[in-house]
Amino acid sequence: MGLTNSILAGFQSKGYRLTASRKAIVRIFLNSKAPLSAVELNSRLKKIDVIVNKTTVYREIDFLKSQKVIRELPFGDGKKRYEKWPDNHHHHLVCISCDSIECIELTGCLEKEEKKIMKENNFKTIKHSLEFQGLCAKCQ
Amino acid sequence: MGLTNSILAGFQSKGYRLTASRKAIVRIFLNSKAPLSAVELNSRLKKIDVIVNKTTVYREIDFLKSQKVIRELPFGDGKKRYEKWPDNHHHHLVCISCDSIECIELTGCLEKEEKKIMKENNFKTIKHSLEFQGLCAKCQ
DNA sequence: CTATTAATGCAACTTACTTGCAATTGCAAC
DNA sequence: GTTGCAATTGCAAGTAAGTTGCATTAATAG
Repeated sequence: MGLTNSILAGFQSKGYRLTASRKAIVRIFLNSKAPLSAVELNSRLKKIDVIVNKTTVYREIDFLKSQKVIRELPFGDGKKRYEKWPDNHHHHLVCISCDSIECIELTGCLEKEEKKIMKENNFKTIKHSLEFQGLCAKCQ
Repeated sequence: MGLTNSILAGFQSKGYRLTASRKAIVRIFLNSKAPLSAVELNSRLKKIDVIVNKTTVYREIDFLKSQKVIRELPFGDGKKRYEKWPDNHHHHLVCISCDSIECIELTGCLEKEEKKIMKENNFKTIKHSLEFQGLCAKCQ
């Protein structure tokens, strides 16, 4: 049983229903390498002939977020973007020219730094975001 | 001559005009410790009885951005926020409960990491953002 | 098959931001 | 001080992302 199916089975066991849009959206997020905005998700659904109202798309995103299947990423363009909940914490290279997004991993130095800062500032971190904006190989 | 005035004098020498709203907005950004959204800026203007149309606020933000007096920060809440162009690069602690923002500085480990990543990915960075979201001392 | 209630669609609304255009105004030259 | 140019502004209307209330539909348990 694939990851998509095991997530869907988990939903069902909790009393949530397996609708066509839910199945399609989970599958899209799990197979997408790049983070998706609500609008991008909607157009991917159209491509595979799953016609869903935008309200449903937003509600499904909220649902998947609450179920920790996806997480929200903070980019600076006024659009919220989401990606499948990462097993490994990582960050992004966002090309300001072609909008492409690559995932990268960092070494441990940031975590140390983070702990220190949190202690000094008496701040309890829920999440952090580190995103690089610039030009990808193609666009330089 | 203060920083605000020298910036304003610079505008004038380039043929831009010193209007009441421009003067007030530059002063607000230079004196604000926390980054401001367009809406927040507008309400600060109201407080000091400088009544400006929101269109003007957005246009002035664009202008100050193009003049590198302020820069845009990437937060994930659907609102663009701006702060005075920083002499020293720094990052932010954003409280998800009360929306307060604190500025922090990091040690050099991130820069090293950044150079490595850029080389490996053949990516040319324009800027990076590192923001921590969580709960401030008051809100815990 | 039926009942329950999760999920959906629709329309109207909100918020952040933008655009076109006519009116205003800073300021430099006279 | 008056004049003229173009930078700046306000207004109204528009766009795009996201939200809400409510009536309807449909997935699933019994």
